Amino acid sequence: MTTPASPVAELSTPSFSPLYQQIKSLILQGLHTGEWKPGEPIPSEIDLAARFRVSQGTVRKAIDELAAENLVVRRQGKGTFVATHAEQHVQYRFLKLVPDSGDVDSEGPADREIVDCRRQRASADVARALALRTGDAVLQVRRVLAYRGTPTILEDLWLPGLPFKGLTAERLRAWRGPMYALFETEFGVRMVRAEEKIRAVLPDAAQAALLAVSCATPLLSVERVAHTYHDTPMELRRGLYRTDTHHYRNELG
Amino acid sequence: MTTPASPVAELSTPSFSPLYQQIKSLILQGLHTGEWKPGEPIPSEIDLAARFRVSQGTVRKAIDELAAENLVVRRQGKGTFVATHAEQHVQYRFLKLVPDSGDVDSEGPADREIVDCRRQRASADVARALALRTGDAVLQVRRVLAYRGTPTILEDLWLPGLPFKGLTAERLRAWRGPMYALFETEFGVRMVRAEEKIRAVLPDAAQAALLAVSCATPLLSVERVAHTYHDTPMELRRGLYRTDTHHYRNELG
DNA sequence: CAGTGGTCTAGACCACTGG
DNA sequence: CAGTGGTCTAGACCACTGC
Repeated sequence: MTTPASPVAELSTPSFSPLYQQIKSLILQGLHTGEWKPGEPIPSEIDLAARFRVSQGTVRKAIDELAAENLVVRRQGKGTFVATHAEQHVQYRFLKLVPDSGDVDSEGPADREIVDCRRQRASADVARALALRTGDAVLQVRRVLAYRGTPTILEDLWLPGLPFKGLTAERLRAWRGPMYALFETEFGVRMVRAEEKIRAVLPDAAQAALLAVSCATPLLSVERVAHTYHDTPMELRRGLYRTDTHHYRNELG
Repeated sequence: MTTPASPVAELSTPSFSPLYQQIKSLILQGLHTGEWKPGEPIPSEIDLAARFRVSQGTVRKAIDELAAENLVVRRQGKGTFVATHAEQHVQYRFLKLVPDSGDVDSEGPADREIVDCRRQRASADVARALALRTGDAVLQVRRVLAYRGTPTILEDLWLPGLPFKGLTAERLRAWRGPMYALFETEFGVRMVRAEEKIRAVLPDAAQAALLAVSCATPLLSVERVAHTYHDTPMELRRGLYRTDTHHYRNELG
């Protein structure tokens, strides 16, 4: 194939776009549309190469990038699978709070209590974070996570109303496992990437009561915007973390 | 080359080690020993392939991984260069504190004042963090970083005495640019990776005074251990960040 | 055993940089 | 222009999984 005939409609980008990037986009599209669902295998490299009329090496490079971005998981001898927040042996992938004692197990919070769950209209800042318009329907959830009976995390989250139609406090309470796993299996929304802004703050009276600390106890404020495919924001989350027995662990590369 | 004769002494690992990993180790060795210094180019892929008696593709895969770990930087048409904290257009790569106003410029702190710099003996916890023995010589530095005249970061750092022999407050004050760039050019120590533990705390009287805040102002406590090649810890740093005008920005993949 | 991903090679050609 | 990294191919073989 001397002239690599583009198997996809030519991108309007003026500059050069390598074949494997186009293949990557095509696979990404399959992930996004749900052609392959979280936990399921995608076709083998050979099959994809045949489908897209390129060599296996080119498909390989595309999948390599998807794997580096944690969108798929390669398993030698078995296949390549759509990444998932469930059944992933690294559960709670986005939760960076770990106990000070180097418990590497870190099974995630033992106890989760839904304090509140209501539909309402988006305020200006919530709308901005979720790329909605002020007044659009959003779902607000407040919950407390506890480790060994000690309330440690207080979280408020806002979800766009449309994709999460039907989500109620009952369904949240009934769910076992990471919340993002529920979003995947029940609403087809897979969280792929997130950014956090971290500050040190003092809680107000209500927050302090829910975490069983005084208003003078400094807490970590973690504001997260989580995105699905194509960088679409799908969740705003404001967390307050107690850091007297835990800490936020971060790796700098 | 049907039987890929190992160009390096066989690793004693019982399991299989691919060729490109061995090549990667060899290149890593060159980086560590200073055969190629920060900012300098390493030999071209073709040269390395000839030197190690492997194909260019294998060298490529080795360098790909080194580039993914930010140890080298590829520049098309020019070559592959040893990564450096100086002259890297992303300066202050390990500093994640950014102004709340989305100033993407984020030129780093405008003002840096060395408060203290003294040689002393390592306490138990400092020794543990730096893989030294209690009582070994260490260098302690305290400094304050300010943005637009507002003191924002108070940092205490501990460095192992031996590699940093000759480091004084004067040399620190005279240096323009990131501290890690000074470590590279003056002491041959390149920081490659770091891990941070983040908490919310209240400052003591001395800390509050240096940051010009009250003792009731919650601050971000950032404890960092930075490593050189081969995961050797080379710096312990305890930072206190004001987060009333700035926040710690983190990406979750 | 067949099927999967993983490694390695050799060669052709492209895109970018600098003299 | 020569030299660099970047892309793409085709084919051989290896390591791992599960039937």
